Amino acid sequence: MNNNRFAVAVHILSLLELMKDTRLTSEYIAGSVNTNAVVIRRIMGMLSKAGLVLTSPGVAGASLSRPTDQITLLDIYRAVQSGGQEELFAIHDKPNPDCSVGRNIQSSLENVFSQAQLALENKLSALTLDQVTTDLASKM
Amino acid sequence: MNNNRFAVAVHILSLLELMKDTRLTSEYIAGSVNTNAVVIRRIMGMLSKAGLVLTSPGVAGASLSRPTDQITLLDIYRAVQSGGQEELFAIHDKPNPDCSVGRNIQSSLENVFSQAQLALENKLSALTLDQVTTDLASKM
DNA sequence: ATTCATGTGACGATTATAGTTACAACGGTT
DNA sequence: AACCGTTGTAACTATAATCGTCACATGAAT
Repeated sequence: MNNNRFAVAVHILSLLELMKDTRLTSEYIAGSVNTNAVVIRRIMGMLSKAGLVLTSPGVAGASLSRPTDQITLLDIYRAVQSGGQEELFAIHDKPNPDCSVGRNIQSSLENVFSQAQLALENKLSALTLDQVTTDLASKM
Repeated sequence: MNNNRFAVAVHILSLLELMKDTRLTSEYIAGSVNTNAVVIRRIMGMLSKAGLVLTSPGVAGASLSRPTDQITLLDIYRAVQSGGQEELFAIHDKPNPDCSVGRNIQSSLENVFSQAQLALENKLSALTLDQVTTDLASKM
């Protein structure tokens, strides 16, 4: 994960929560994030498809689909993953099957990598959008 | 992290351990990984710079610098990170300082992101190369 | 000296991402 | 019904990271 979508997504959702009485346009959000409005709409589309926000075509003002303490960072993280990118760590394919290590390395790697990924995901699902917005609100 | 270097690095180190009585060339290792020898030498260079393996220019046969149970996956993970890439999750820079959310989002994100990263790193440092090589050995 | 291996620089191909332009479709307003 | 602002999305460009590859200088050993 070294794109900015995760961070921008949290930014968007925080704005929606903290300015829920205002109907924010993608243009306005783009101004806060400091990027192009289409970038916002693209990410908003992912959040919408994941069921985290509610939008209607043509009308400004998205809203969260549920309370901030029921939206975990794992929800957001997964929402902005492109194309079934389930795995945190890539494993090289086609190691040499004629080598005893090459033949078995993939399953051994998958074993440890999935443990690490699970630790990350457990933490991400224990962190909610509420923690971010509460933190932000305390600074305003 | 979606390059293969982490996986290949573990593969290399596993080979060095399980065939420690043989002097492996980068060409041989490349055959097991199924890639080019230069790719192996590049990654071996990172592992060497990180102090995980001992090599000598011009002579085949690298070796581990310490026992497998003292080489954690975090050691390896960090060794193959390119250019001071410390952070797991990127944060967009230059959010709008005139917006109360834009002004504070970075520190709020850093707060939660670093908690998640720490959870991952704790797990990675609890997993050692020994676990991988033991697992591999049991399949041979 | 010859030979083989490592370490590195350089280059091309591939891929992911971010930003941008353009535009169709939609809704609310008048 | 016509208009206008907005969303959703396709298309294109620029940029950056990565991998494979060639080339070659350097080191070590026979």
